[in-house]
Amino acid sequence: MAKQVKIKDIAEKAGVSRGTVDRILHNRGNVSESSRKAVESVLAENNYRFNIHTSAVSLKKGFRLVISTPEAAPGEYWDTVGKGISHALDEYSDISIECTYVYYNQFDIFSCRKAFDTVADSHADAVIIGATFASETKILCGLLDKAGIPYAFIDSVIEKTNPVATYSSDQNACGRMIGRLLDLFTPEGAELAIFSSRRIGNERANNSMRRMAGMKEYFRDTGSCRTIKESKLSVLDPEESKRDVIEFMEKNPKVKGIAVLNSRGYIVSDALAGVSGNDISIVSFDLTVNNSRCIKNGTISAVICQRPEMQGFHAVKAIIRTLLYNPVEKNIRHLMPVDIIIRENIDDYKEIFTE
Amino acid sequence: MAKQVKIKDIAEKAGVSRGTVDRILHNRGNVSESSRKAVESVLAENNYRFNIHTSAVSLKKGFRLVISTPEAAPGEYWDTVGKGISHALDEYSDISIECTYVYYNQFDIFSCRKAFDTVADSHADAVIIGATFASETKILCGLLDKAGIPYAFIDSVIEKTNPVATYSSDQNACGRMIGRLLDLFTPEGAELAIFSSRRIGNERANNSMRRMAGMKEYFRDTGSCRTIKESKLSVLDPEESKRDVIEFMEKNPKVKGIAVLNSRGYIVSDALAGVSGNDISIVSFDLTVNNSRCIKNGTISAVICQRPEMQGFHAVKAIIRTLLYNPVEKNIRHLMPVDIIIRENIDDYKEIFTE
DNA sequence: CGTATTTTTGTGCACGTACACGAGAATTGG
DNA sequence: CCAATTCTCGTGTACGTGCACAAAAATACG
Repeated sequence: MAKQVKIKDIAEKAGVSRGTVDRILHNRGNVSESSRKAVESVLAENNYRFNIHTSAVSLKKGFRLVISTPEAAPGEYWDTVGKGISHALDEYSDISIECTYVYYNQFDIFSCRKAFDTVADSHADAVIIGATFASETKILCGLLDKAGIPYAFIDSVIEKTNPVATYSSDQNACGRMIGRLLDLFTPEGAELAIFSSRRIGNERANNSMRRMAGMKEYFRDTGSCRTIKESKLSVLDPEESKRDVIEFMEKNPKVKGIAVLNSRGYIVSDALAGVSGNDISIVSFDLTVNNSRCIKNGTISAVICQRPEMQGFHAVKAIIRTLLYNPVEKNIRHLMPVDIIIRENIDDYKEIFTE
Repeated sequence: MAKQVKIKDIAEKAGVSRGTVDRILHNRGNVSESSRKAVESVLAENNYRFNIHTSAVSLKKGFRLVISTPEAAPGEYWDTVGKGISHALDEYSDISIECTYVYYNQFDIFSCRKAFDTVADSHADAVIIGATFASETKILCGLLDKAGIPYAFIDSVIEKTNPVATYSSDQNACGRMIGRLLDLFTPEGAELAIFSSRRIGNERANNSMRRMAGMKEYFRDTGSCRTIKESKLSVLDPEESKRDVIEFMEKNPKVKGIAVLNSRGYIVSDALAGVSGNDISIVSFDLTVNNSRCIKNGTISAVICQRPEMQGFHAVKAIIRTLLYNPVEKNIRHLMPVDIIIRENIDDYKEIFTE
């Protein structure tokens, strides 16, 4: 194994001092064109790599990291994302990172605006965004771009922005999966239903819509002729949702499989708990505590899961890499694997393996 | 966020020097009883944590890591484990680790003995073992224990050993899953078959046997009365296997679902490729390149996967933590999540997310 | 008690990088 | 052409730990 090239080596080969190489590596400016060329050519043929340990050791300044996501109700999606974030911060506990959370209500665009204003004014060194409202996010990112503050996205891709990295899943594939699963879980010819969020100006419905498209795509491509009904769930009032579900099922007794395109599968499950002779298969999203309970007692057949902890974890790592070593990466879209969780494998998804 | 306690702080509080604290932390001996007590009490109430970066920086001595697993055919299980290992070594590229691979033939106990002799004589600082032969492994571990060399297991748990950590999956759960999946994939009442390795004194069949037990457990617990036939596959000669498969299916035309309890699902799939009117569902293990191909062309319905890269990755990390900080962990069994991979989600399992 | 030996303890240096500071070179303006 | 200013560059120090080495203390032995 060849010995690592160090800054001193680069400096010597280029006939300059350590300081100059350092300035170039971190493009701090104040370097003459001739030195820059000399160093860059040496750099080009020597594949220098920062030593993460010594970098971290010498780093005096602490970083201010701001994380803005929808409110993280315990055991729900964003809470799990947060666990991945904490885990990453823990892994980098030797770098001093001051972390601020700015939550907003994902169904209230005004709360989002307020939160993003706070973020913009926070003088952060880096930002991680769990985006739902596309237009608000674009505005925030414009400000961050102007200020040269790096940011990363979790859970959704927002077009026309310049994040360091984006961690999300292929929602269309998720939709196709939910189609496939319901196809398996229900008897041939049974009717199916799709429950999605009743949107309240919430553009995260974006994800929901992609999922819906994917699901329909699945049934179109496989040519299996299923009747698919659609209905909406209130995201705010669980009781209202339950009534909606029961009413819907009374009207549509032939429906034997339900795709819940958000994480509210447990609400549907709970609503149907009282119904006698329940032979309805439910597939939903996200391994929340409630969904986990329903998987275990068999009232939800499967849950599709997008590795939220891993998304949070890697977003932090990407941000820290950027903070330490400048423009290492730029706008890379990472698609997380999409896991199928059923009663038989749920237990081993408990331990958090972020990496 | 409270400021980290440093060795110097501990030393001052205990009224000794940095060197003494250092000796205690790394139990290098040569410390008086009084100093030890003083330091340990300070340590107890101050929750000191090593700074991984400075530790790594000051570490002069390079480590010799020996990794012994079954031969890693490209694209197969152990090859993927190896990718996780490389990934981890890459992540720790700033610590000088000299890594030696000692492969053995997992169907040849003599080759295993020879390999383990090499390992025992290698004067390694740490060892990672992909164990298949239980008794040989136990002997090797005895030697390592005596020499005070830490080791970790990948893929299987070997009783009566003292590894730093074990990374594996719940094989019984895997079996139950394969049962559930075949239950879903095949029409009610269809016969099923289990194909496992024809054992050649190979105790890794251990995993296979657990899977078999789990599968039977599933059908017993659900009370679904299925006829399940059993057959063996030669692990060495693919052509022989194919003939076996074809012969078996001719004799058992009612079998509509096949559980392949090792990673050779693609062989069964290929064998049945020529058979007309093929409506047989195959479920197998491990996302090897061959199985991946069959998933994509639809000849294998699902593959059950145990995150091999992650196992390799975490095994290395655990070992390195131990090398840096002595007895951080001891004999922790980590159960990896068990993923279900079907045509709809296979694409996103390609990018390696080890963490 | 004095010297030799062993045990215990303290100190200094290296690791590779980030960054501050000041010296020297280049440029500008009169 | 000289002074003032700006730009460029090199050097020194700190970061916290591991480890080597020497000093000091304790113990052994004649």
